Amino acid sequence: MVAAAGSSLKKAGNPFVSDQQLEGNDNVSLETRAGSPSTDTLNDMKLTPPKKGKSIQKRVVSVPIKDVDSSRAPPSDSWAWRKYGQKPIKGSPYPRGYYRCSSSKGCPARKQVERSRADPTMLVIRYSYEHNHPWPTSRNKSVAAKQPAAVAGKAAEEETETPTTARVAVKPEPSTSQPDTGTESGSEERFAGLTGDEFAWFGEMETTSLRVLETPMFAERDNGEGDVAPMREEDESLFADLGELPECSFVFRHQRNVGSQVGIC
DNA sequence: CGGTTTTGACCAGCGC
DNA sequence: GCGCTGGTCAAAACCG
Repeated sequence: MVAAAGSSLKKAGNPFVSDQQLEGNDNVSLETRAGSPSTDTLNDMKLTPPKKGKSIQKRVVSVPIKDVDSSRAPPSDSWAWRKYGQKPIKGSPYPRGYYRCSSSKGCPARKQVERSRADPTMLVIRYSYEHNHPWPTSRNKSVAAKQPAAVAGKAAEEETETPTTARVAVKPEPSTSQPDTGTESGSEERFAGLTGDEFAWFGEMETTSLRVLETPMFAERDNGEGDVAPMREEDESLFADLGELPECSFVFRHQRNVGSQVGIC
């Protein structure tokens, strides 16, 4: 169902969902392990944690913390999230925060937020389940406005924080079997159609972090357990710079699109 | 006053 | 069977 969840989620207007994401290696869907529950069925059923090793489909998002702190950050995913738990994770110096969607009562959507062990300047957000209600367009602004930057900033200072004000990049859950399709054209297609005012910020977002996060290297190091893999020093410094200067990556991206333009950061 | 955050307790799956 | 771990619950505190 969550396999279908992805598509319906996409229909709901969540710009964080891409077809590629929906093919993440965690695609052992609820449909597989629980018959073919409809969205309504899932709504009604008591949510139980996915069985270990039988994970439901998840969408993984990486967020530069620096962007979260940015006061001009876009309205994030626009859903309202309510934190319902936090747990220290073995092997990680940072706890993991657990959030559920509060945009609508009974919405099964969940997300987990934790800092990347490989790169503490990045937050790793795992989305699971789909929203069972329309994209809260009318609520977008209020919700975004309701997320005081001070709160996000404070949280970021501590352990994890709700990235509801973060500029977010999406990548599929790392997969060994899934060929890397993080090509230029793929990225372009990924968010094609997100042209409304509602997603204007997202277009910009895609030009910033996404390209970084889509690299196979990043996918590898961002792989929950896999991020223990050592990072080449040169790469580390490279991405550290990108993390510090997200706007630079923006410029370079446009540079590529336009042609021989020279970006100045 | 309603919604959110915090945090300890509880529960279930997994490995040994 | 037991301990470890991750995910969720629920009550209290907090906030606008």
